[in-house]
Amino acid sequence: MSANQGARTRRRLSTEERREQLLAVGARLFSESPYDEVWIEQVAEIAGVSRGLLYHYFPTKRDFFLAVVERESERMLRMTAAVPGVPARDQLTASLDTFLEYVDTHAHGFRAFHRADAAGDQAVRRVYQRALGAQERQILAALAADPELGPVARELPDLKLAVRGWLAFTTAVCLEWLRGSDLTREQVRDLCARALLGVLVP
Amino acid sequence: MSANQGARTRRRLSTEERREQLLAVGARLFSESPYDEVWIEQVAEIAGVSRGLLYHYFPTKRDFFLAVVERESERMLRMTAAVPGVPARDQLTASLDTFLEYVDTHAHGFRAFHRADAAGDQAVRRVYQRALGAQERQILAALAADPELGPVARELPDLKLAVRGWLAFTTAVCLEWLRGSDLTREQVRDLCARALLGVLVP
DNA sequence: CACTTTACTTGACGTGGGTTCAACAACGGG
DNA sequence: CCCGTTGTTGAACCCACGTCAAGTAAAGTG
Repeated sequence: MSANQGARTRRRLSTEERREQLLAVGARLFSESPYDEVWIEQVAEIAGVSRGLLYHYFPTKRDFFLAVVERESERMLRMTAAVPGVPARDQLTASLDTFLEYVDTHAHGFRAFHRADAAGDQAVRRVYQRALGAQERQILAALAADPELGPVARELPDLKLAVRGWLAFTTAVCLEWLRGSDLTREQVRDLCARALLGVLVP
Repeated sequence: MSANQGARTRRRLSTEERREQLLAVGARLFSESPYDEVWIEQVAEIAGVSRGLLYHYFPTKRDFFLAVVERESERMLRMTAAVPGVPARDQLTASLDTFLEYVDTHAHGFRAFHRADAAGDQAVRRVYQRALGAQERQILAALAADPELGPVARELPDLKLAVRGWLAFTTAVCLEWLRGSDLTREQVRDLCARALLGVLVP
């Protein structure tokens, strides 16, 4: 009946391991269903623990969701940290490859993370926006450092907004990609690269 | 205490009027707070009716949210219906003007509508995706009909995905615009136009 | 093998927002 | 003016969230 019947006896994990496990289950569920259709009890059952334990690790359901979003934003930023000192045009392709690698291997987390955009309260949105802001700055820095694109980009009256829009473009394309449209990773990568260059270089 | 104390006696509206009023209140609230932070009771109080009446018009809270999203998607499609027979480059500017006019005058509805993306269940998402699909087809048709852009667009391996991505771009920029970034409507319009042409024409 | 520590369970309970339903009252036709 | 229709109410019900105290058992420690 409960999910931990595989191990007849109760298993005892370290605080870190357990926390990690719960967040992983949360990422999966929040990637599949909207916030209010995910029950704390369901999370506990799948994790093979009692409901009480979840409240031991996370004070409220919102805190749990926030922790899932935060964890995934950190993972994303970590996995896509900029490799410095490369010309932007090549770096763009490489960065997108890295990013798509992340999206592909952590599809659940990626989807759960982007639920924070429209389903989150103020605290959740703050974490979400902070992560997007970091990505934004990373891209802006790479653009500014490039001898070819730097001058062009500086002429745009609202470069920041353009980059934010492009992030939305990329996110939407990736979510659609994950939903099972039969595209190769290269097609997605090229489409996104083309989009960014298109906005910057007319 | 309750919101209808202005009119001492209870007012009885026609089914259509009441429904419309409730949906308008819903659009405002759902534009300001995530789904689960909007209370049915709050909607009823603002509308000056009892909680029970809401459940007379809409079976569940989800159905209510769905109706809000549906109403706004219809309005959006109606207000931005394509003016046929114009060259795409000019039509793009004109269409974006129309669209931004809609976004500006119905900011609440627009925001509420886009909450469906991440906060909706299956039924809500279906309505949401149907509206996006209609917008998509509208754009694709306009592109295909244009003598200049048509041939270029046909060469893209995944034109539909590109358009969908661009819609996400435009949406993100508009939402940021509404949030109070000090941009003129012309700047937003030009940025979005530039983005679409940039993806299509390399 | 005791013994300590602490991850973890159990079950009962309060709270609050979603949902239901029988009764009420405002309007329109006769 | 009465009466049927129907917009509307108020209170009760349900259920997931969240709390808590007391206890159980798995790992480390001597």
